[in-house]
Amino acid sequence: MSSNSDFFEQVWEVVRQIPPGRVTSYGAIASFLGHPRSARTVGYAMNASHAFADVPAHRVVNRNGLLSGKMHFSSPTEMEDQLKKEGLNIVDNQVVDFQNHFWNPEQLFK
DNA sequence: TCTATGACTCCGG
DNA sequence: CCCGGAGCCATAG
Repeated sequence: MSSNSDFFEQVWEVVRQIPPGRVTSYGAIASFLGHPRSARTVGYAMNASHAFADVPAHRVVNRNGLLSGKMHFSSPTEMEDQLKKEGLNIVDNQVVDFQNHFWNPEQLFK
């Protein structure tokens, strides 16, 4: 089955593996799937993931740890609240100590 | 079928 | 530091 939306499904599968209290970036996911220039499409996949409760889209931020997708949640503070519940600190819409909480998809193979 | 847009990112100037 | 262009790929009109 080679549907043109396989990329979305691949993205969701990766996002589902992100542990609570951890975050990753759109670019890291895209790169992991073999499309290093398709970070924007990952964001699009996140927008379409709202129908799936098992896809923790709030754990995906941009390369700077900025909550660039917060506006797309049910509430502007939804994303930030979810992350805080998982033990992360958010200041000025950005994950504090982002690099230390960063989860690289490549860890799936370790 | 074509154009515009976007929860991105990299590069230049 | 700020701004614009390019590349990627799926979707809307």
